[in-house]
Amino acid sequence: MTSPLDQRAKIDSVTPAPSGEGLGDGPSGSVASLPLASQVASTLRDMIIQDELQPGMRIRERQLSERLRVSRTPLREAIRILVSEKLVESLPNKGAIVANPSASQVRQMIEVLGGMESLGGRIATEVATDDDIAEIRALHHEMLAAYHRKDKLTYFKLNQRIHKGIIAASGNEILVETHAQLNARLYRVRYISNQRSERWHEAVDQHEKIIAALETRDGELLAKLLTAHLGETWAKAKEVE
Amino acid sequence: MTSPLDQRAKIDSVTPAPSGEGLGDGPSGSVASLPLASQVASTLRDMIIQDELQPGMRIRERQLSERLRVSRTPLREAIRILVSEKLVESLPNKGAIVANPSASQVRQMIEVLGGMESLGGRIATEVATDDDIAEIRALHHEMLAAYHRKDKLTYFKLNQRIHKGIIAASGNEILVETHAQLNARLYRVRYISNQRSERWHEAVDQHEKIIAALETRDGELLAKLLTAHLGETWAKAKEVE
DNA sequence: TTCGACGATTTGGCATACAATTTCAGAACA
DNA sequence: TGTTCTGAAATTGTATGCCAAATCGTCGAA
Repeated sequence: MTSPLDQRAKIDSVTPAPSGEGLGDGPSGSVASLPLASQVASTLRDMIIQDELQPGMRIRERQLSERLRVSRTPLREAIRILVSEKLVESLPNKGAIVANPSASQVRQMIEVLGGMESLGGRIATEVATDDDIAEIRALHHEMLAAYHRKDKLTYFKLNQRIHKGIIAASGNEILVETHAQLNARLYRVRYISNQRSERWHEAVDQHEKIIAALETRDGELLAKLLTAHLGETWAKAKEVE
Repeated sequence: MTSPLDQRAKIDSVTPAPSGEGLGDGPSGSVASLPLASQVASTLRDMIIQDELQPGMRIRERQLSERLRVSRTPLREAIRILVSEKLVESLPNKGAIVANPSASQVRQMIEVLGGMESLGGRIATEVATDDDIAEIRALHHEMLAAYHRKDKLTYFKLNQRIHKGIIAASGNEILVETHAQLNARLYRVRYISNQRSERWHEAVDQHEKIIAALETRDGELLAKLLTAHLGETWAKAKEVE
């Protein structure tokens, strides 16, 4: 079945074959001079989120490297990065597959995320500036706007930014990092839940209370609310299963 | 300490070069078939802990790869792994240096670690089996033994195992992972603090109370105690600065 | 018809070759 | 004496080749 034509690889010195896929290189030219491996890692993350690489799917190095017009070396380094981020799983001698967290793992991730947000929130009530809080309140109102317009995508992104904002207001960079990484692992699940679930109002109500607690700087209450709120996230995720 | 004799790589088909430094490959033959990159990563972690690679120090790929008798490819992959674990920092086109967290970052890490332990402890009081708790109690007594013998190293390791045990008793694997990773970033600092600091008794007292709270399954109290305990860790770390 | 052994093919793991970039010593000059 | 330029050496980044292990289809035997 092997056509004698296809001469295996044969990627000449310079023959990008004008069309094709290539790396993003799109809107953000800022990454231009970063190591290729990092760029590839970003591309892969996007591909995972956009379901071009689906959970459980095997990552074929040669195939993918040709598609992205990179050699296998930077692609492999990129894969290592995603493996450490747990977005990809590596099976020794069998290659890598896109991570496919079990329902139980998702629940656990949400539990941990809830703990982190509680912690961040509690600290934030102590150290956040009034401006920090005002900014979060503003984002909340933007989110309400999206809610009333039934603009799910904008709603989702603003939701994310609010939570990130609360964590950031704690001033603890390590917490921000750790939270972000765990959140990335859940991004796809949450995105899908958000698209499908109809339960918007609970989340909106909760947000209202959360921000109020932040404004009155009631740390205990905020921590409790955030934990409960993440419980809601879990309910939405389960519903979609 | 590299013998000038060794003739440039020259790793023929099969010639592991019996002596020299090489990878561990020592006691645990279990890692034998893991990808080389992972093995190298473990070796590097050990080297960092043992100060063979000191914080701020630049990692020279060729030099190190010759010393470890591996080619640059798996070494580079190993470095990527440590970068994602934040044990190593990567500067584009300038290589990698061993991470050297600032005092402020250490404080933040401890704060987050405290949050995780509180969370884990609280959950553990709800879901841990009596056997789990008994095992932790047993470790505590082993630690007391080391304390009275003034065996700092054993004390330290048991201390770590106890905390890990509490987290593990929560049954949340994600929390275990996340905690372990953050703990790894602090390992060296804590190790040194432990070696130098004379404040043993506070920690021992606190442990006693912590385990009591676990046994009575008082989640709130346990969470508070664990947070306070980590505060102690910070005090020790600062003292050493 | 089903099961299992076998071999061709593919895939990942590692080494190495080549290119791009940075670093640093030392010369030329103010 | 101090500063800037220059280029060679060293270092990191990327591509490619080779090998061993895993996969998958085929064929033969029960």
